[in-house]
Amino acid sequence: MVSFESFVQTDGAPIYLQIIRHIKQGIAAGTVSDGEEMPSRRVLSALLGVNPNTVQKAYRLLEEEGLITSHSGAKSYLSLTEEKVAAVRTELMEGVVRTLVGAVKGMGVSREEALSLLEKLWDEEVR
Amino acid sequence: MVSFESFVQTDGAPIYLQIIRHIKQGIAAGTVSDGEEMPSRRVLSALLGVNPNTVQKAYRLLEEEGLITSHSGAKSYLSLTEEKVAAVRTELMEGVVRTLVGAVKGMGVSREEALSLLEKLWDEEVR
DNA sequence: AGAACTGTACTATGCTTATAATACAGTTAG
DNA sequence: CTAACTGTATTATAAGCATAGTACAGTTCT
Repeated sequence: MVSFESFVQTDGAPIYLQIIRHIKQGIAAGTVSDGEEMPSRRVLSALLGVNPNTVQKAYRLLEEEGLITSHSGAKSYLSLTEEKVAAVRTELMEGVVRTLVGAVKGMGVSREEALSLLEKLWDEEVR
Repeated sequence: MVSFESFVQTDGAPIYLQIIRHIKQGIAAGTVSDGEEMPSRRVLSALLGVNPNTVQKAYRLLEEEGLITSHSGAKSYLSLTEEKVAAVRTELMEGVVRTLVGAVKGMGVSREEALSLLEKLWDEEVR
């Protein structure tokens, strides 16, 4: 069963996008695998404290991307291949790089400053 | 005059927050300084192709933060001190690094991998 | 003084996000 | 079989974001 234990909703992004990203991160990390069972819409909405429609929106988009399969009445499962996993990993990595590079280009940040701050915040930012 | 030449609106964030971040990045980078003149609401909205009300919202929040001063009828100016600049710099850096750390942790990247990834991306993309 | 700018305020409309409350049909476990 | 789950769909409400248009008073410059 795909876990949402480490899910944190501190982001400014829409909830349904955070849910999608969380699942994609699990895919990229290899902590979830093909054929694994997804939490039902109702169960996950209760777990996260959000509306079932919000979870449904995330699941619908994930199905449109071909990452999960859903059939009316039955449970939903992850549908992964090596190609899909690689694509997800690339997508997430590119997002990280774009964010980082865009930010440091905007402000004058030294390489050492970035590295030391990364070390400092690494242990504070878990959950 | 504060420049918006390098402003790009590719972010998923609200426009008024992107405007605020752009100005804060200029402050952190030292490319803008205390007393410098801000573009008028109407001029900047035309330049960015957004609504004047959107720029006004960004400017109002910046004034509430004490980073600019506005008086009815007159132009707006940056109001900076060393303390404010340092605070802006810290705020931006923490946001960036928290995003980076959160992302790579979700993807199952270790602390050492994250540090080496940052070093690698830095050398490839910034230099 | 007058024209052209400035900040500021207000109303109205539309879209996206998120919630709430249902409803119905298919699947599955006891 | 039946009850409890599942996915899916619908309608309604509310907030935030962005737009459009208008208005008014203060300032700046010639």
